[in-house]
Amino acid sequence: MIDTTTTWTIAQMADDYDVTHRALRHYEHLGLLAPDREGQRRIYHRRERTRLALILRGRRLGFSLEEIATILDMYDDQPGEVGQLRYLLSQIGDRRADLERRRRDIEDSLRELDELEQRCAEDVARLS
Amino acid sequence: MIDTTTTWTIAQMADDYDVTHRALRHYEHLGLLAPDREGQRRIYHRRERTRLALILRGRRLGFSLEEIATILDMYDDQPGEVGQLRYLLSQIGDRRADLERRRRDIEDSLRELDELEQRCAEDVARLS
DNA sequence: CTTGACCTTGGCGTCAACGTCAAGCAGGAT
DNA sequence: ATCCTGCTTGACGTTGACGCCAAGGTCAAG
Repeated sequence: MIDTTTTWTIAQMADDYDVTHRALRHYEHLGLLAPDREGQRRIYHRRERTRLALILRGRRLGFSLEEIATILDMYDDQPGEVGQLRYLLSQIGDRRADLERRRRDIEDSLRELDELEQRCAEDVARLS
Repeated sequence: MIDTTTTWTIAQMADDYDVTHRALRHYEHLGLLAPDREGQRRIYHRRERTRLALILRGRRLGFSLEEIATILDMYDDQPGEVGQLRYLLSQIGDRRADLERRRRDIEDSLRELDELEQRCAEDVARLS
């Protein structure tokens, strides 16, 4: 069952995901996160955590926060209209192409790394 | 056979790789490229082209130019000393771990994209 | 009531990765 | 001779993604 009751403070979020609270506020400022308020204090629900996880993965993959914003929008509330759905499908296609290109880049890099390692290991063997 | 004679101007490089000459000079300033000179003019050889390709791939993958510099160093002139070789091997390990993490991130993203697309396609089918 | 921990909103600072002039050289075409 | 094209070296500007205070609110513990 999905937990919809637990909430977190900014400090817990920062701690759990290893980001600064400054970063969290920055993401909020850009509209990537929208925590509730309890008086003045931010309170983060489940939704914000999954969004933050997406943000951080996007960052690791080298997306800009602006790109990440459009990605988050894609996952947000599904549109009920066919035109919007078609648009979303095309966006998905774009994203997929992008990711697949990156994957190719990574696999090429890994292959080259393998070669280098092998040459390197041979040299070590020869010299010792 | 490998071409070692052809050379290129900064404009040709910029054109071939779709970067500005400003970027090329920037990479040179950071030591990522080191074209020869013919009088004042920069002339780029084969080596610079492969390096530039590596730089751009690194950028697509979200590496900083500083990280890219260390990657390029790895591929540069193999060290002849065992200590250096061991160090290089450890660096290779680090890089590989990094790349593999990115690959996992990408594959996760692609899977989620697939799910979203499927839900989306079902909605379109239902509505039309 | 004060202290301390934790939070808030500004707002300036910084670093990377270039962009964007400005001013000038060098060599071929008119 | 001058013009144009393509290059050169500065050097200041910009954008993104925060870092880093300052100044103050809130609330439980002592």
